[in-house]
Amino acid sequence: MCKDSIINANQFFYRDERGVSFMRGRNAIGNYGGEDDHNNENDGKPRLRVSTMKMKRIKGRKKVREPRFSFKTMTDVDVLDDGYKWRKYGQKVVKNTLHPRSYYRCTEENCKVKKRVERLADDPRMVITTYEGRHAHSPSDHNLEDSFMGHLPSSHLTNFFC
DNA sequence: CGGATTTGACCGGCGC
DNA sequence: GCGCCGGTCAAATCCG
Repeated sequence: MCKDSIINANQFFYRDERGVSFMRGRNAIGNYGGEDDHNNENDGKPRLRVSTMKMKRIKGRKKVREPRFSFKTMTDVDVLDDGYKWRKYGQKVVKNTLHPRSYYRCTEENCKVKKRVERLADDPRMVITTYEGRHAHSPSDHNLEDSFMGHLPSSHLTNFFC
């Protein structure tokens, strides 16, 4: 039951800010891989990550999905500048899509917002950008919000909740 | 030279 | 229980 509804960008983000109930239970997973790989005597293959990968994730707080907001835009560029600095941390090709999906994360440490940019196989010029979480800081020093909010026509934003 | 990107491996969840 | 699939990490590489 995924219905498409073309709404205004301002209404979209306003709704985002209102209906948000993001969890902050997951702390920084900086120490994801322990460095105590005692058996790194793999000759020639330093790529082995043999650490136990002990993630301190609370089992009880699982499945508390933070709100995801996806909208597709017609743009030629892969990543549109929305005022935040994103660092790409992954790229994967999923089955149904021809093009690889890119995974971005906000560079701010306080901000743990993830972004996922997927390009449609049917229309290569159509890009689905999915935001996950909410920013906990100011966008950037200069007003890029004007270049994002004001620049995009409201009728070109298609929001769909699944 | 430092930080962002690349890219293969790895992990967890889910389906069979 | 095994394998597929999506998501993430991190060493290596690239680029300013």
